[in-house]
Amino acid sequence: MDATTPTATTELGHGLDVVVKSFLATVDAVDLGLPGGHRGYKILRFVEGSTCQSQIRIAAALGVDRTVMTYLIDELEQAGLVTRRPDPQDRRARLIDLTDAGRDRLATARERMAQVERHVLAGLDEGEVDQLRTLLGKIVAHHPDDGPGPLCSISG
Amino acid sequence: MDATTPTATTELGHGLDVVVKSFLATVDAVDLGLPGGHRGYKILRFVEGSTCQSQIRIAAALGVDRTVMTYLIDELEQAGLVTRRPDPQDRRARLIDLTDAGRDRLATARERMAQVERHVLAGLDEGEVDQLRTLLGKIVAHHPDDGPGPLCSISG
DNA sequence: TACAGATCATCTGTCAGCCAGACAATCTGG
DNA sequence: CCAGATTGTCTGGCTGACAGATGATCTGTA
Repeated sequence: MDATTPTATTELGHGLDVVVKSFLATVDAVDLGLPGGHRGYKILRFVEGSTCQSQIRIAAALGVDRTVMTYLIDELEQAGLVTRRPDPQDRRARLIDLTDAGRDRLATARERMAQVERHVLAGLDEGEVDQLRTLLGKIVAHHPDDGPGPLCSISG
Repeated sequence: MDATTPTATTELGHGLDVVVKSFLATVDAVDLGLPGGHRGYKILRFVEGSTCQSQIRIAAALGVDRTVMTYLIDELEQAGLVTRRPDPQDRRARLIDLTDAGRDRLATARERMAQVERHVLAGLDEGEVDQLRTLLGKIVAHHPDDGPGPLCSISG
């Protein structure tokens, strides 16, 4: 690494491109065992973190179209990983919740995702991986779209 | 940032997702003024770095299909930013070179891309940006696909 | 109550983008 | 000279995403 011109070494776009390509390729080489691929994983992960979300809030948080969300949830529901139930407070909306099977599959998928991370970041030592994670965390925290989902007491 | 569970703070996938979404959205909000959007930029950037490349080598380096490369180069050529000429050593192949106009447009596009970077990384201070760049550089260097293009003496 | 407008999930239609396959021209090895 | 491989190009089919319409429901107003 040339210390004289540190800024010229790697353009952000190029770095992201390489990392993301490697990441996605590794993900569907590993096969998470979830419908919808990495988007199914993201949905399960989001629903686990903040329960009782309507489809449109998940869609907004994940940046996917609401019409796409419909059939993504369809697949997850058909696989028995999530449930749809009408929101008692707003019967237009459907509350999405993880089933026990969904929690299990998410756990194994998360393990495989950790393997993917190790593969993609094989060029970094452990301290550098933590560095990267911290930096990404700061960027994420600085972005507004990262709405922390409001929890709901599972009363119904 | 919870120091007790540093690994749980940010999954690589989620961090990449947020950063890439922000990056792409900002890129086409800024409009680089290049045909093909960010892929056009990548092509120009690659051709600048290693001249006299055939389309298939560019396609392989950038990870796009060769049939897609055809019309991407079409647009760049039609805009007068690159030239196609038959390789004297292998007349099947077309050597892609930057025109002077292409060099100019690449320069301005690179400036705008730097603006995009500053916007995406607004949550980081300067030292952290350098950190991130270094880490990405290491990951890129660790990946084989990053073939440094062989230069050719522009004799013809 | 009645009504208008907005919202959530869904369905349909349309449209762009991508890849497999075919093809002509060319190179390489026998 | 011929067979097979390679480069760039073209075509057809397929997938995926978004726009718009629709039904059910909520909110606000009178």
